[in-house]
Amino acid sequence: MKELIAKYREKGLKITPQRLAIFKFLEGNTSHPSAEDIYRHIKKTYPAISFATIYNNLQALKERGEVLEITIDSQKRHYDPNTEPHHHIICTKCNKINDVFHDYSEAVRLPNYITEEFKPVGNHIDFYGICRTCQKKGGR
Amino acid sequence: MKELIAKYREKGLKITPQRLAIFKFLEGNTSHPSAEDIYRHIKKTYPAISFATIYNNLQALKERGEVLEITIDSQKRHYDPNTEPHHHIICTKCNKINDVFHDYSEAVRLPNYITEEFKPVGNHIDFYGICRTCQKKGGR
DNA sequence: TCTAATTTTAGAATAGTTATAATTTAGAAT
DNA sequence: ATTCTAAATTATAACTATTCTAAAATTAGA
Ligand SMILES: [Mn+2]
Ligand SMILES: [Mn+2]
Ligand SMILES: [Zn+2]
Ligand SMILES: [Zn+2]
Repeated sequence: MKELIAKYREKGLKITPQRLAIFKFLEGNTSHPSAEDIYRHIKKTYPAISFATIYNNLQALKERGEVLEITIDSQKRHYDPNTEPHHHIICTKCNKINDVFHDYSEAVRLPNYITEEFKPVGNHIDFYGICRTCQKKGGR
Repeated sequence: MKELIAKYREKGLKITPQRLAIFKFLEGNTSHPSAEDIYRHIKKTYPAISFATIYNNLQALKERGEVLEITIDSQKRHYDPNTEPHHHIICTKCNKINDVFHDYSEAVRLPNYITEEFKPVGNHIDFYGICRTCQKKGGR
């Protein structure tokens, strides 16, 4: 908490109550929330919060490498405060996104005809699956 | 051409000139166009074409498994008439999307803690890189 | 040729996101 | 503690991509 404040002060951000609430919500969060998910959560404590504040802060965090945009859902963007390289699995029924911590960098070597054309800079795997909960529901 | 018409008739679609133009544009297309890309192309031949027609037809094609939505660009959806499993590499400078034809299915086995929670149904790898053209431009 | 069902179209509606400008606030300087 | 200014928040407008609606036009089969 004290560290959270210090951390973001060092990054040149003024600490406001709304902002701090957003930081706290994201800290260690593995739910891959959308802007709206964040908005709804902060609204409980700060009912006057504006959507713009959510987007402004996500922007500030992105610029400072504290949050990553996930492009896995074509409807809306999701955000991930875990900036360590990792992958995701999304439930094709309920769209729940879970982390996949496994290093596939050796396994996914690009074929030569691609490296002749592109200088590789990274990769991300989207796995698709059906989560436990949805398996049960669908099983009927 | 004759086959194209027969193919879609069999799938229960009436053949209109606009529709046929869209099918022809997509046939074998590897550019991963957005709805707007398609619209702009068809507009050259059918200036009165509506955006709704583009989306209607993409919908019809999706339902019939003739086109896939690609979720790699958070701004807009892209479409791929190649429904064979394959992956993509996107240029982080100009957003060009190229195909990566390589079977990684053995290489990207999910860890157990995931398969205990999800029944896997597929995967897709987004590679990131810098294309030749952008390498030259950036080199200055 | 006639007709019913489908498709196209213009335009309105909606959802997600970004921009604008007035007001408020954080935190540094006094 | 008070003052000051840059930065942050807010309401709201604007914008972009996509979906919906309902009327008009077209297709394909009888
Ligand atoms: Mn994650
Ligand atoms: Mn492709
Ligand atoms: Zn699920
Ligand atoms: Zn490029």
